[in-house]
Amino acid sequence: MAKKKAEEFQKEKEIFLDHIQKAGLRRTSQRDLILEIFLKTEEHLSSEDLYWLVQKKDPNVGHTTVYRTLKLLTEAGLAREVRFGDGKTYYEHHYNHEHHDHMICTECGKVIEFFSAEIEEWQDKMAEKFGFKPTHHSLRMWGICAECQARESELQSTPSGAQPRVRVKSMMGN
Amino acid sequence: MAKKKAEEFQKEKEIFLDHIQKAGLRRTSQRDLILEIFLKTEEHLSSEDLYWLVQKKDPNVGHTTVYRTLKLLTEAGLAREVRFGDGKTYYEHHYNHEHHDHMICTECGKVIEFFSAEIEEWQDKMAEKFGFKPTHHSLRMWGICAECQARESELQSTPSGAQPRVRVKSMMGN
DNA sequence: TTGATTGCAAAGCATTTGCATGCTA
DNA sequence: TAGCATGCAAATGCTTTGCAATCAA
Repeated sequence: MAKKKAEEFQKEKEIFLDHIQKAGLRRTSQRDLILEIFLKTEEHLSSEDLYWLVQKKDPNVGHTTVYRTLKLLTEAGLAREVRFGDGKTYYEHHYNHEHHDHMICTECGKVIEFFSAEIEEWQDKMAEKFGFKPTHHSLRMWGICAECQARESELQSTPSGAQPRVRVKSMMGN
Repeated sequence: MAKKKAEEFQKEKEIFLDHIQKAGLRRTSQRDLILEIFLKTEEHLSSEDLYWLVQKKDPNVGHTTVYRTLKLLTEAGLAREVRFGDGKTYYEHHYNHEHHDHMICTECGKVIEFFSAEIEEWQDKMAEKFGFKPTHHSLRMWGICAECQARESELQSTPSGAQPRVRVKSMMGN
């Protein structure tokens, strides 16, 4: 299991180096570090999230470099941009990760990943109907997750606990 | 037909006035004008689009008021926010307009509205599976529309024509 | 050596807010 | 008259850019 992971990391690192080389770019310690931390972290990361994680290891890395490297990772096919509606761009793993969509709890900010083959099929059918050739898509549902529904149905005894991870400003999110 | 339209406009204006009254707000000439122009325009409008249309009728209306009024229209249920991925917020008619989703051409910027009962059903099923209670959702597909595919298959004789309405910076759009 | 990379500061952009003035109810 | 609305200017928040210094190939 841990071995499997190590192998995967290795593969993703190779992909990154490949991309860098093919694009005539250069390998740097900053890029290595940012990739390393990105790979290790399974959650959805904003540029700033990642920036702070990187800071812990090397306080000399700047915000700008994290932004630029995340774009690079996206180009290389290792990361994917997602927006949940709080104005920030988040990044999730893309390589070897099946496509999926998101449910976002507007109460606690939790993000649920899901996949439905049927929805994908019907999307393709709709596209075909319009002669539209889709390259990618984004499906997001906002609402209340099971836990928050449960919490709300209790008489609100406990003072509201954790902070929302994603503070949803505009419900229709970006 | 024109009559039907006039009646609909009337109804939407009433809804707006109702909302204003119930919220203890005030009717102003600016709000009237902005609503009027919003109703007349069928396309997706950004705050700035609407601002310029309003300017033509009354150069004294400020940007801020347009922003604030669009929020008001949204609250009243007359407008709905949409994002296509160019960083701006667009507004479309909501009252008496069936829910629909969007295909966005990354070539010419055209936006195709579509609706699929099957997709809606499967979404609900997925939500139920996770005990998630959805309030709303957003499904967008990016790709190349039929016209642009056709244009591209011709040898590119004509110099590229119209400007994209939506310039898609990041494909994954907001 | 050469040109890509970095990080700071400054700029961009869409949107929001503070506040004095104006106007509706 | 009370207090909501307006519009300007300034602030905000995320992201990008200019640029001199640094560093990989």
